[in-house]
Amino acid sequence: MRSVPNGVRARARAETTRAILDEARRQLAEHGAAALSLRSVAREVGMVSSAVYRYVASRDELLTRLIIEAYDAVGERAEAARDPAAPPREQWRAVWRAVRTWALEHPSEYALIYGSPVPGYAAPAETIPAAGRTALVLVAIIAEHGTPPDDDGDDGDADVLEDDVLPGLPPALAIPAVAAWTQLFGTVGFEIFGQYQNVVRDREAFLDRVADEAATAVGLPAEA
Amino acid sequence: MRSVPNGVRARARAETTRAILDEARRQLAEHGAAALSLRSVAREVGMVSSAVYRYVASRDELLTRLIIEAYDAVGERAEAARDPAAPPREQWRAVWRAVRTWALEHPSEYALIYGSPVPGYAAPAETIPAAGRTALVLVAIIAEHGTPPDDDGDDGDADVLEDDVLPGLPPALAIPAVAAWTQLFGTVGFEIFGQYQNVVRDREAFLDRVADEAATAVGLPAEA
DNA sequence: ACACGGCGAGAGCAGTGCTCTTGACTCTGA
DNA sequence: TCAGAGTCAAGAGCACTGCTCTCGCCGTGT
Repeated sequence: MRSVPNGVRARARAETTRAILDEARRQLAEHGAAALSLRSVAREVGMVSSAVYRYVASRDELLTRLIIEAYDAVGERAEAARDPAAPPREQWRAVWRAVRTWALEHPSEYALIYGSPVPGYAAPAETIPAAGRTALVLVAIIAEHGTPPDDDGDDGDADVLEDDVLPGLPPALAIPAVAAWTQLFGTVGFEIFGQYQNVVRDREAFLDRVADEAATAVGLPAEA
Repeated sequence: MRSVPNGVRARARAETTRAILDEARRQLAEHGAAALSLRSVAREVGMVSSAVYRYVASRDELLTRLIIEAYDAVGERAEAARDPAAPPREQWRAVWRAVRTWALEHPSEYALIYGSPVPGYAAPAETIPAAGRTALVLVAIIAEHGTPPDDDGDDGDADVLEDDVLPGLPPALAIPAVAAWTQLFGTVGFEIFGQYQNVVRDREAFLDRVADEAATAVGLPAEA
């Protein structure tokens, strides 16, 4: 039996990798994505730059890992914020607020995932599932409590979205759902990126209003 | 009389400046903002890197100029797309589509102004007016044709937005207007930044739906 | 006619991502 | 037990970046 043999190596490797990622995230938070430098990460972790390449293939791969971690972090927050026992609109608002709070706490990471893609860098496919996590929380609320509007649309809606997204959602709510998801990140993004300077004063209140408007659009019942 | 004297220098200067900006925009479009390099701009324009510093103070200032030009470009498109004689919702939709079209044609420039701010770079104040240009087109349509909803809100709205933004808009429409403006760029941004991959198939149709929803929210009369 | 000032060129500094080679260290299988 | 395989940190080096400073050229305004 190979008591620890390979294990000790694997463990050391995992720890070093963790240290690199942590330091990278620290620098990302402090100086932004563009200023993230493999060399300075290496310096801070206490090794020479070339050694880092044993753990992460390239700067881009490092970014990819940070992106996935960030998606997961928002998603987790969103999931945690939702109390399935609470009234629908309260769940809804809690999730919107949670996303905003996370974004304010981690603006650089938010920019990394919802801002312009780092140029010359195409987000690889493995980020897609992580990206959907937050959206699924919204969809879950809608699926459970949303009721489609009375006025039937013009039925052209069927081809607008991809098939099989938004499982368990009434078709008439699919487009409003995607619109609401967009609105959430659009609003938070505008705040984070400074577009609301000289425009919106009370951003939290504003987000609540927008969330409420969106809640109506996806057919959540009015507040008690 | 100083026939051409100062004029000839000034002209040469203006031409060189133009050439630098044009080449910079070309490289921005081709490789993205982060890959924009003063040295390579200089190389392409045919001078040495240090010389371009006579025309632009820094890479950041170059970016600032490109940002302002980009804001103006979308704004101009939006203004041109609006036919004040057309039915309100048609005007509205035309503006939304125009913004989307411009964004699809100039994704890098769109990313520059509506994506994450280039890290380590704070957009200076002089970009703010240019940024508002597109918004004003939307506001104009709302101001002329929007009617506030019947259900009076809870009046807390007064403090949410800054004073004096959105001139000539009924207070009850102010928040929906900002929300609509946000929704427009949120939706276009999500498309440009690839967030709709595997989600939205027909993006133009989707934008139309969202625009229509937003039009209702800001009280534009229903289509004839 | 002349001094000033704008201009382009070049060298140079400090930093970057990334590659390749070298030497040491550790774990493993016979 | 011990040689060989595999892994690792380190260093040098390449090509690139933003930016500064100094040097001469030459048009310009007085």
